Amino acid sequence: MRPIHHPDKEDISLECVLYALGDPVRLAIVKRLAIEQELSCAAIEVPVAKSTLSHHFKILREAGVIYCRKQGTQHMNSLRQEDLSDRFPGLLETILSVAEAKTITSAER
Amino acid sequence: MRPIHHPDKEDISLECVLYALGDPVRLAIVKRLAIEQELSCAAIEVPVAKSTLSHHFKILREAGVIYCRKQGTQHMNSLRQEDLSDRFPGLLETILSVAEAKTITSAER
DNA sequence: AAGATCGTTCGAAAAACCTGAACAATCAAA
DNA sequence: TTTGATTGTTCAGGTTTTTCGAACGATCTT
Repeated sequence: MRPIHHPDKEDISLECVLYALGDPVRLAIVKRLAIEQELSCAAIEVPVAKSTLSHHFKILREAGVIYCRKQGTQHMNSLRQEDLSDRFPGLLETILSVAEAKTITSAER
Repeated sequence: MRPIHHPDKEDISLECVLYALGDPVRLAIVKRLAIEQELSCAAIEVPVAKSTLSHHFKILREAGVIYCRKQGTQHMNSLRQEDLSDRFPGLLETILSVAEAKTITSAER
C-alpha cells in the first residue's frame, strides 16, 4: 500500500475544499467527523459501495479536509480543523454550524 | 422561453449551495457578482463555451445562489445575499472573505 | 500458515459535463 | 414589419467522472 498523501497546509485550496464538501456523502462524512473526532472508514454509515467510499475519502484527504493515519488494518480519519482554520478562517466552522444535524441516508444529487 | 425558476428561500439547501460553489467557474462567477452587484451572463469572462456558461448559471440559480431577471434580451444576475444570510448565516460572507482575489482564467479541477 | 478484517485498485457501466450548432426571444434599424 | 444583431437556451454528441462489484494487498488473530 502506497504511503497516504496529504497536502501541506499552505497547499490547501478553497476550490478543492468546496468541491470536496459539495457532495452529500462527503459532507455527511465531515459532519460526522466534526462530532466524533476520529473514525475509521467503515464506522461511517453512508449508502454507497465501499469502493466508492474509499474514493470519497481520497477526495477529502487530497483536498486537505481530513487527515488519515493507519492503525493496523484500519484507517483512522479526522478533520484537519486547525489547518483549515489557519488557511481559511471561519470556513469549516461556518459550514458546520450551518449544516443541519440531518445525515443523509439515501443517495441524493 | 420558460419562466425562470428560483427556489424559495426556505428551500435553499446547504448541499446544493456547496455543490454549486464547488466548481471553479461557478465560484469565479460568484466572486465577480460579489463585487459587481448585477451582471449579464456575457459580462462574465470565463473560459467556457456559452452553452456551458448557461448551464453553470442554471446550477447557481437553482441552488438559490443567484437571482436572475430578464431585461430585454439579457439576463441580469445578482447574488441572493440576503436570502443566503438568512438561511445560512455567515456562509457566503465567509467563503467570499476567504476566497483570494484571483480569478480563474483557465479550466481547473 | 489460515482466516478474518479493512481498505484500495481495477475494469466496466451509468451519470454528468462540455461543446458547437440550431433555435427562441428581444431589440434596433431600415 | 421585415431584416439583422444580440443574448441565452436547448439539443445531440463525445469526453470525463462517478459508481459499483470483484479481485487484490496489508495487517491482525488464531
